[in-house]
Amino acid sequence: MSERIIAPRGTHDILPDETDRWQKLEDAIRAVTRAFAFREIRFPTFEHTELFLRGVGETTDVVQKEMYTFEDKGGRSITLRPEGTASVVRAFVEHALHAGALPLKVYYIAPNFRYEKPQAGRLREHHQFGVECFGPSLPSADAEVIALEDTLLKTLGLRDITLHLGSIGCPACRPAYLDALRAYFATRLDALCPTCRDRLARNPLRVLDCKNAACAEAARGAPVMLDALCGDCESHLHAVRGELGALSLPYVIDPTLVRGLDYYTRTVFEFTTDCIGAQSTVCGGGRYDNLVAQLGGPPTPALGFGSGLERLLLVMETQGVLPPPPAGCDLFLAVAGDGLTLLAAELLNGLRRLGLSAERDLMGRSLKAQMKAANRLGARAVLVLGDDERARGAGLLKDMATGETHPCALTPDGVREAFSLCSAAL
RNA sequence: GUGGGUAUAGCUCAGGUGGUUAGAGCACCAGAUUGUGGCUCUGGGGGCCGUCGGUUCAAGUCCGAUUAUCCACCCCA
Repeated sequence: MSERIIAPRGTHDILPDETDRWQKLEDAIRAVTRAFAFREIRFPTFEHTELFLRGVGETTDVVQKEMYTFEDKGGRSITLRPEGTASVVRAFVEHALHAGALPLKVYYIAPNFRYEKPQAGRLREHHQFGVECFGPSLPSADAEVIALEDTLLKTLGLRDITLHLGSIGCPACRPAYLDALRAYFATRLDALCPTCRDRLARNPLRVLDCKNAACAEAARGAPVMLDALCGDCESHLHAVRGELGALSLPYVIDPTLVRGLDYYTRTVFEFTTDCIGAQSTVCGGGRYDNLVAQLGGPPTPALGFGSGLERLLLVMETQGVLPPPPAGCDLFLAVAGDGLTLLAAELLNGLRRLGLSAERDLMGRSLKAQMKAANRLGARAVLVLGDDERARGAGLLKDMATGETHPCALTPDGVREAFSLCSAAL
C-alpha cells in the first residue's frame, strides 16, 4: 500500500455524519437573513493580493504573516481570501452597485484562508457567515446588523454569549487620540513587554488589552478612546446604544475593544463566549465608512460583520443544541432471490419518482443482512421482493417501528399506499 | 512565530521498572434449523505500535530528531 496523504494542516473534512448540523446552521442563517432582508452575494475564492494590502491594511497581522499568497502562471500575485469584507467591497465598487438603490444589504457564507497555527477554534481554512450593508450612516444600521447576529444566536438556541460594544472613532478624532496614547506610553516604555513596545508604533490600541500584568498596570490611567470621541462619533455611539436598549439587547461597553483589521471606523463589536476555549470570538464586526473610497469607489458609509461557523458549531456542541441524528430513508427494498434485480430496479425507480426516499441493497447481502442494513439506515419500512411476491404481484410492507405488515401491490402506487399506513409515515 | 501535552485497530483507550505470536470496548462482517431488523450469544477480518535514527543480546516501552495532532501565547471568526 502506498503512503497515505492526509488533509493539509489546519483544514478539516466535513463528513456525512456532520453535514446535518452544518445544514441546520445554514438554514438558520438563510432564515434570519431573509427576515432582515439581506440578499446573498457570492465572490471568488482568490483575489489580487493588492486588494487585501489596500483593504485590510498592510500593517495588520493578517496581511503581514497570515496570507496564502502565490504567483499564478500569468505572473499575477494572487491571494486566497483571508476575510470576506474586502471582496464584497471590491465587487460593490467594480459593479458600481452604489449607482443602484441603497442601502445594499448582502450576506455570504464562504471559506476564508489564513496561515495560522491551528488551535481550538482556529483553523487555516474556516467558514464564515458575514453580512455587509452599504449606504447608511445612520446608527440604526449598526443596531440592525447587531440585532441580526443576535437573532441568529437565539434562533440556534445558544446562551451565554456576550455582546461587546465600542467605538474606535473616525479620522476626525482618532489620530489625536493615538498621539495622546503614544505620548502616554512613551513615558512608560520600560514597563511594557517587548511585544507591546513593538505594538506601540503600529497599533497602540492593542497595548490597552495586553494580558501581561505589567502592561495592564502601565495601561491603568491611559487615555481612553471613548473619552476622546468627537461630537459626531459620540452621538453616533449614543444612538446605537439607544436602539440596542430599545431592542432589550444586552451589551457591555468595552473601551479596549480593538479590531485587527485596519478598515474599521466608529462602531466596533464582538460576540464572545467562554465555553469554546481561548478563541472566544464568535462574531466580530463594525463600521468601515472609508473603505469603499479607499478601494476606488465613491465615499459610501458601510458596515458589517463576520461570524465563524466552526466556532458557532463548537458552541452548539458544548451547549447541546445540535440537531438529532438525520432521519433515515422512507423505504428499503430487500431483494430475496436471483433474477429479481431488474424488477427491483424498476420498482425502486418508480418509488423514487413518487418522491419517496428509497434504497436497496447494493452489497449483495443476504436477506437477513439486508434487514439489518435497513434497520441501521433508519428505514421506516421494508418491502421484501422475492419469487413469491413476483408470482402473486403483491407483497407485505413491513413497518419497522411496529413490526406490523401491510399488504400491497408491487407497483409504485401500491407500495406508496401501503407506506402511508405505516406509523412512522408523516 | 514562541511554549507545553500527546502519538498503539475505523473510533475511545489498556499495554508497572525493556523480554515469546500486541489487547479490550465500540464499530464492521458472518453465523445461532433453510425468506424478515433492533436484544442476546458465538466466531471473524482487520495494527510498518506516526516516521527516521540511536542505546541494548533484546525497544510499543529508553534517548534524539522529524512529522502530525491537541492546548495556550500571539492574532482572529
